[in-house]
Amino acid sequence: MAKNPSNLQLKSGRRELDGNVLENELLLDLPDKECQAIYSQLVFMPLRTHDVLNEAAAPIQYAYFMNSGLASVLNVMEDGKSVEVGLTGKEGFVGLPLLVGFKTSPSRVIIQIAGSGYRINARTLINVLTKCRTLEKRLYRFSQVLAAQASQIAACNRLHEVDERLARWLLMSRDRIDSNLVPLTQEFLAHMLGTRRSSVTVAASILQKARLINYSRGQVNIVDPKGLEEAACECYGAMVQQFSRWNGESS
Amino acid sequence: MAKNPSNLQLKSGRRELDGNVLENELLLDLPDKECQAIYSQLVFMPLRTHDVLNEAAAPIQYAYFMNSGLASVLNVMEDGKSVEVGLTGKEGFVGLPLLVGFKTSPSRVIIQIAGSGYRINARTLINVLTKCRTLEKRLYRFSQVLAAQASQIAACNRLHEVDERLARWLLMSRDRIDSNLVPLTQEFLAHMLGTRRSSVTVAASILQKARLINYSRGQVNIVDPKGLEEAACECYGAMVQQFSRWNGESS
DNA sequence: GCCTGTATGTTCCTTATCGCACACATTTGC
DNA sequence: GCAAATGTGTGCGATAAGGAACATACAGGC
Repeated sequence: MAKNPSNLQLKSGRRELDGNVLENELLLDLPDKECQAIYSQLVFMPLRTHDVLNEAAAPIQYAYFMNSGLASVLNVMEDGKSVEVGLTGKEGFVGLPLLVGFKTSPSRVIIQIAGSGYRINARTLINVLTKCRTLEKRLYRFSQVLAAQASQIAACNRLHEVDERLARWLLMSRDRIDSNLVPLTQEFLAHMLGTRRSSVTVAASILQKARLINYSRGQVNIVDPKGLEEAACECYGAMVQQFSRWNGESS
Repeated sequence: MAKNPSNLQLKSGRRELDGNVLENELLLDLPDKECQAIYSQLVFMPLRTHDVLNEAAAPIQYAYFMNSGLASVLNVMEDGKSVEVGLTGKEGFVGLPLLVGFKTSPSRVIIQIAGSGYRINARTLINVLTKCRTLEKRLYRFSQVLAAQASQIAACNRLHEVDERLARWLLMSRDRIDSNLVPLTQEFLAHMLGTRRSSVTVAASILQKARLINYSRGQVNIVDPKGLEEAACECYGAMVQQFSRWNGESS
């Protein structure tokens, strides 16, 4: 089921896999041997908005290499309130605990913006990774990046205000989907930011009045990215800097 | 300098290293070969309150295996405000980014409660780890634990109130130093919780009036741990559960 | 066209927290 | 014992958000 060789167009040197353009940055430019080991195990999956990739405290069945769209890592409280603690697009991977032998996810991971990804069975991933050291290393590295992101968000959630956090969130999403059109309702932005929908309305209208964004019925359009950066808290810039610093340090 | 064999009492089978009782849980019960490789590179260090182990955005010179006391991972903003995003005692390690080849720390790590640890030069660590696969695996695992902790704290910071977070913090510290006496001023608790000192005063007096803690001049005494758990937000229990779940899944 | 569900805007009231200031208490060094 | 540094208690006005309800606005199906 996870294995479906007949469907696969294996072109390790090219940006194509399973008939689809391969965008995931962890999978690109792997050594040929690793491509052969892992590509045949991947199943292309359209990912629709609000699909749940992992449920908190539940066994991780599949891991996902994101190809497009946006996945959010959420912590959900007993009363149903939730906060986003991480997000990833085509640069990322969902299922990190598997790397170290953990079978369950500490958080819920859902699709916020529809797209696609490559799915792999949890056990298969572990087996394949023993043959894919380059990929494994990239995954470990990505887990550090995501951890740093969670840390920054932790601080941001405590210290900054709704409109600043909204601006930060929009910019981070834009960066990951390469588009100034962010298709999200205020209702779900509220879940991300850990606030009420009506607080999002207020924050969004502040940004709209400042001519930084336009929005209507689940479509946010970033019209002035530069200005939005100034409206965002320093956390956005801090994360961008941190990641570029680490990119420069790749050993 | 990092190597000081004459001082070392190498007793791989026993809980002693460099003349001091070895408490760090990552270093205990390693295979003999790994003990020999790593122990000789470790330098015992007393760690005093407010020592800075890593500075945010700065190169990581040394990594530390905590032996006693408590280290806090802080994110510090431009205006000087800070929030704790993780904490670790003798179960932990400081210097995780080194594992994946990153040279700088994303956060500041300071000693909150004095104790001791084993220090190792950053480059030496990388070399030694190639010979210590068990230890390396434990470190990667610990990094997942710390990341999950950061996530929960991120959500907690957003959704829960000062007194609940204070109770959570006290319990987490107690668990890590194995003592109901937590030597911390309200000033520094405020830095942890990302709030003002006077808010800590209010929160602490709530807990004291409820006969859950006693405190005076930098000494918090937990007199009713059970009661304090009830006063804490669900995050404390969630983290305890999460970690015990993962412990059960060790493969 | 109309109806229905979803998305957004707005109001009123309450509350936790902030920012700031100042008083008081306890320890430490001289 | 006194001074200085440090730690703690408190009060007061300002404010960002929360809770909850209600009002509008738009889209798509029929």
